[in-house]
Amino acid sequence: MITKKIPAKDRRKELILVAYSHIANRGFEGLRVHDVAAEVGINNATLHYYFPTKEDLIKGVVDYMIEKFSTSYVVESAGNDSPDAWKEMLVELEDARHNFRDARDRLVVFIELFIRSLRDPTIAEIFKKLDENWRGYLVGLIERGIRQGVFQAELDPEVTATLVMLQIKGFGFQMLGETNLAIADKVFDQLVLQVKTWLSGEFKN
Amino acid sequence: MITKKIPAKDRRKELILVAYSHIANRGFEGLRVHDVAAEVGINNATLHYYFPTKEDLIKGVVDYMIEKFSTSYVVESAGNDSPDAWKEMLVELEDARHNFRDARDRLVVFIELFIRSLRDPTIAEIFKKLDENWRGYLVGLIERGIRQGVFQAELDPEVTATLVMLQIKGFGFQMLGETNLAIADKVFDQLVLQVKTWLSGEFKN
Amino acid sequence: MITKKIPAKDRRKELILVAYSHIANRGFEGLRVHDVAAEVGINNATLHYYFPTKEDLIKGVVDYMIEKFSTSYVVESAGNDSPDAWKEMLVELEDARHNFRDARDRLVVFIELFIRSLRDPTIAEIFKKLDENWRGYLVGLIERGIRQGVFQAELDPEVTATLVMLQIKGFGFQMLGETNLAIADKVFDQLVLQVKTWLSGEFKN
Amino acid sequence: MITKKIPAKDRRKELILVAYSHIANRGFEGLRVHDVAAEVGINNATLHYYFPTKEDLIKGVVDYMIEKFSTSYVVESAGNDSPDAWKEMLVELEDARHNFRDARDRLVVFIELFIRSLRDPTIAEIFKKLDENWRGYLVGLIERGIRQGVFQAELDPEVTATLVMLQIKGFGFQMLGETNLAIADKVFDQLVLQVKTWLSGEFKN
DNA sequence: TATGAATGAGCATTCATTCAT
DNA sequence: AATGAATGAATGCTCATTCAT
Repeated sequence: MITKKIPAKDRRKELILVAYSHIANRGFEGLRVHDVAAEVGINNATLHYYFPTKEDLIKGVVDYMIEKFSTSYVVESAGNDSPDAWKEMLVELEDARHNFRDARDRLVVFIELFIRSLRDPTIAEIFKKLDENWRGYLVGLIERGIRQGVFQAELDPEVTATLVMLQIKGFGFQMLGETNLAIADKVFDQLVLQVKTWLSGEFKN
Repeated sequence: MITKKIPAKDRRKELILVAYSHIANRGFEGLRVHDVAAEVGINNATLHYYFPTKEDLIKGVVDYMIEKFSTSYVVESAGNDSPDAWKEMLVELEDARHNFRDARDRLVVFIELFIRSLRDPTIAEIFKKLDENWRGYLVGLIERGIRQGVFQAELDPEVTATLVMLQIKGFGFQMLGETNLAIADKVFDQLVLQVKTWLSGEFKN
Repeated sequence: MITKKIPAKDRRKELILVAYSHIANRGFEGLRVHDVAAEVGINNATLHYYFPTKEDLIKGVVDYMIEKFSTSYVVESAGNDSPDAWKEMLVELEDARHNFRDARDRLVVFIELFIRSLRDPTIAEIFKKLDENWRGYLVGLIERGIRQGVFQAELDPEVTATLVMLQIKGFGFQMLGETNLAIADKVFDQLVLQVKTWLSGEFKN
Repeated sequence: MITKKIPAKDRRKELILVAYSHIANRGFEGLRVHDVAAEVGINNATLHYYFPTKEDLIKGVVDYMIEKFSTSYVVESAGNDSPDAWKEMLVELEDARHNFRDARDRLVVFIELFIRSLRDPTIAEIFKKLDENWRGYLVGLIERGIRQGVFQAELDPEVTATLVMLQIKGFGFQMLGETNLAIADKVFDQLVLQVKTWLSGEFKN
């Protein structure tokens, strides 16, 4: 029973995707190289040809996640020279809403990796960079908004950016455990309103 | 080499505390009954005398955490008939700040357990109850605030309570990965201000 | 929770009886001193007060079985000076029929012990004696029958006795696995007839 | 230290044979996967590669025994259309005699498995079928003998077949514990004579 | 590339036995 | 007599990893 030869790059990607879904559904605790290989349809020894160690496979998953997260906002901000800062912030926020709706797996794997980063310096480094990039982007956005006059001048960009990030993370974390999903949209609408009020300095509009 | 006999209740507690710290430092992935027993200074068979299975030990840790979380706010709200709702909310928020400062372990174990609850119905049930209790308490607090006139009348208590919880969780989650700890206090101060503004309906005071 | 003090002899007997039933129902494979103690209602450490080792408990069971087997035919043959040898043989055979009907457990434990005797010289010795006693009794019975003229003279008492034993054992062994129990009585009736024919030398009566 | 690679089928057979001999010499009580692996010269993890659980290994032994028992008489009866029924029965009986002489192990394992079948429905089912096949074969043989006039017409084939089986089993059981092996042949000769008398209805010839 | 077979180190769990009280 | 607590030595089983083919 010889499996068809497949370009190495595709096989790697395939393995990463399956490992990713296994982490999402069973956690790191439940990640087995044998099971990943089996689901892809190859021998577990063959998996080791692509990823010499389990740790390498996990690193593959981390890279895949980073790429996924990065592309989203980098792309969006790419073509924009100086559009309305609030509109862009709104896109950022709404992105989080959809992120949660469409990709529960992404959230779960993110938390799993995050927890792991507390003990694994390699992953910690990556997460730190990811956070710095995100914060950097938000700081730029907030500063632009202040210059444009759509955000109030008194804001500390660094702190405010962190506050925004915190709320997006908190929303994901809170909603992951929420059984009453009907409340999600109401909460998110409120959250958007709250951020807008805070950033604009105008109460209720 | 027989270890000194110790009252069963103390041994159980001792084992739970060590297991708790192991989960905090190594995650569920790294939890080994043998290591827990060794650190307590007993044979691993003796651990099984107290906790027939590893799962039972974990359940012990869960119960311990629940107790820890529950007591804090239940006690505080106990004697209060109708004090200032904002002051009480402030206590709630500040509690989170200190919680984070003093008990990083508690936060880590909480997230570990939370992730596990996504796959383990028993833990999920407990977490659901914990969240419901917390939300119930906050809803009561917000309603009281509205009656007292310190919170604006338009608030949806349920949604607002969820928003408060979300922010506390988000803060913990964000700060756990934060290397620049100096920012933590600034962020938290802003967060308190933001919540106050939102609840009171008065902008900046 | 202090168990009432009970005369040592009764406790021992109690423990032996429970161990006996456990062997009958779960085999030697499934015999656990802890379970035996629990069923009697004492601590497993207390069991070791009565039987220092598991092997001692098993020896207790063996002695109990021997006593049980011995008493049956010894008692019956006790008062008989020279009754009809065939009638006595019939009693012996019918005893086996009832033995099987009433005491499936006894049969199972007997086989378990027998298998064990193949590896345990102590038990082997006991079983050998048991068989020798039984054969001795049957040899005496057959010789008496020959003298009385109810059995044919050509019989070799030793061989014939062995043949009778073999059939009783075979019956138990065969019927233990028999799901169609209705056949048991028919088979036994035939067996009795066959033995009678053989011993008496008269065909069909 | 890697053991030479061997075709999977051979390894399986090798493992079954060693497990078989361990059951014969130490009983189920003394069967250890580690010891079986060691005797074959492989790591105990490799054994689990072939037999995922200990129970699977035991099932392998059962299948092996069944095959061994089945082939013997099935083959013999295969080519026979209508030979002398008594001669065939004699072959059956003599087979048992040699079975005992040559394969004490087979007898011991058979009894071990039989005892186990009393608690294990899977094995019970197999033993039931084995017995039914054997009885079915004997019933056919006896009916043929009656038609041929070599067996007396009054025989109930079902009951008689059971009686024959019972005697073969009883012989094995009795002789297994017999220390005076000299008696075995005499007993078996008598047993054959007795069966012949019974089947033919003619006394002594 | 791909696989079947093999391994070592580890893991939770079991169980007869011991011992201070 | 009786017990709770403790232990050592297994025991079946898992899993990432290796290697000859």
